[in-house]
Amino acid sequence: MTSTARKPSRIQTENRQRIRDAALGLFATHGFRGTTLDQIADACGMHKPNLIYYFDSKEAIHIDLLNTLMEEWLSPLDAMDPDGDPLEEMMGYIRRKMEMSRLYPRESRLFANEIVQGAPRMLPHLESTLKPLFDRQCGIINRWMTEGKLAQMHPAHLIFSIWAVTQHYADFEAQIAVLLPGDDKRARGAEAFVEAMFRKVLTP
Amino acid sequence: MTSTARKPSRIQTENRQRIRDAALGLFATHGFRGTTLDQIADACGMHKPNLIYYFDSKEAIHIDLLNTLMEEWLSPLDAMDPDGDPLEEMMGYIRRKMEMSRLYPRESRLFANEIVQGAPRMLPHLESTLKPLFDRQCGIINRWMTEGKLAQMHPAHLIFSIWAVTQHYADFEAQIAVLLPGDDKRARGAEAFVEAMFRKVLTP
DNA sequence: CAAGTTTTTTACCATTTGGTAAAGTTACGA
DNA sequence: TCGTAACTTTACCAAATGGTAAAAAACTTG
Repeated sequence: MTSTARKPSRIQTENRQRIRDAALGLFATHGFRGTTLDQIADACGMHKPNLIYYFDSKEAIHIDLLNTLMEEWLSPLDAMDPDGDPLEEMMGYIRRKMEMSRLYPRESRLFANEIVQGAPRMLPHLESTLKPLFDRQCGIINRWMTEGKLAQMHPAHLIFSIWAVTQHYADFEAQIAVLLPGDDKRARGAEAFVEAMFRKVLTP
Repeated sequence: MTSTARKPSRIQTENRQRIRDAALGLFATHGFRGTTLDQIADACGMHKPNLIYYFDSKEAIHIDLLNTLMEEWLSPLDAMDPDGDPLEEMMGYIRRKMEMSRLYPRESRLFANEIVQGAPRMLPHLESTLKPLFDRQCGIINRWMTEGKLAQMHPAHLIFSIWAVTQHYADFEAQIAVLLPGDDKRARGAEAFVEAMFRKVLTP
């Protein structure tokens, strides 16, 4: 019996990361089926069998990406402080989500692809990890609302609308670029708008 | 030389529609590359070469769907009356978008897939058809705002946020189904929330 | 109903694609 | 520095997939 857990070598760590990085961009823009191992190999300057040396299969790369994505994706939600100032906690969360949309559009699109297609590989993860966290946050927000610190509304739909609006800027960037060609300060404008909108919505 | 324009037969019309219908569902959930001609053939009870008899290629089916989609998709925006009551025109538009999300989730996801992947086949169409309409509507909304009939904000981002929130219910249904398992009146709840939210946002 | 046209079916084909086998090369600890 | 384990490369392969050829069947129309 071989030892299954073995500290990965420097090369191992480096190359797995290079593969992840290349695959992330390709999966995000072409989807899982639309991306070929050859493309990934090309994009990271490796040969196809080399990918399979580091990951069991194309699907294994995808799953690896989705797993690491999930953690990063949830951290802002987790970072909300139940004892903080309600309105400012919400606005901080929204600001963090907008920032993620701007800094990590590939991750946002990878996630969007997965969910639009029915979350074939992520459903269990959503159930087991996202759902409990989501329910807890809804509870906190609900408390804030009954305490009169936030305007009264359905907490779940509020969170959906925050996700929708913030992620839209990453996921539908192709469309936005056509409709609002002023490249320079588009992100600033978006952030100012979203912040103002939700502040108005949330203020009791 | 054969006559290129010929009135399509009854069978022609019927079968092309059957193919469209099957392809729409498959493209929407698996994407273009993730869908095979065999799957489409299966889904509409035809044989693969039969598809090619009615459409030149797999891509031709996709393009056909995107073209018809574009028109339906824009009609609510076009239906806004510049001379109507501003707040009620906006709310009517939002209501229609929510209704489309509920009635035509496949179309919404097809569109989402296309845009998330950088709109490879739709960019020209967005430029030539959506952009002018969008600009016109932004102008109208802007006028309403300067007249004090609507709260002041960036019209383009307002439209983006409406699209984001309404389409989110179709595009991310897989996620929402996990987080809000109360199947029955989910749509009602969503519509009530979205309407209330935007009414508050838009009211001066 | 007969001739011609449209539509369907069967049998194929070339390319792409995920993945493997195994030889060759490099890194690395004793 | 030498041997071994880690890594890379080349040459493949089987299945899947978009598409074609052409015969068979069904439908239309004079």
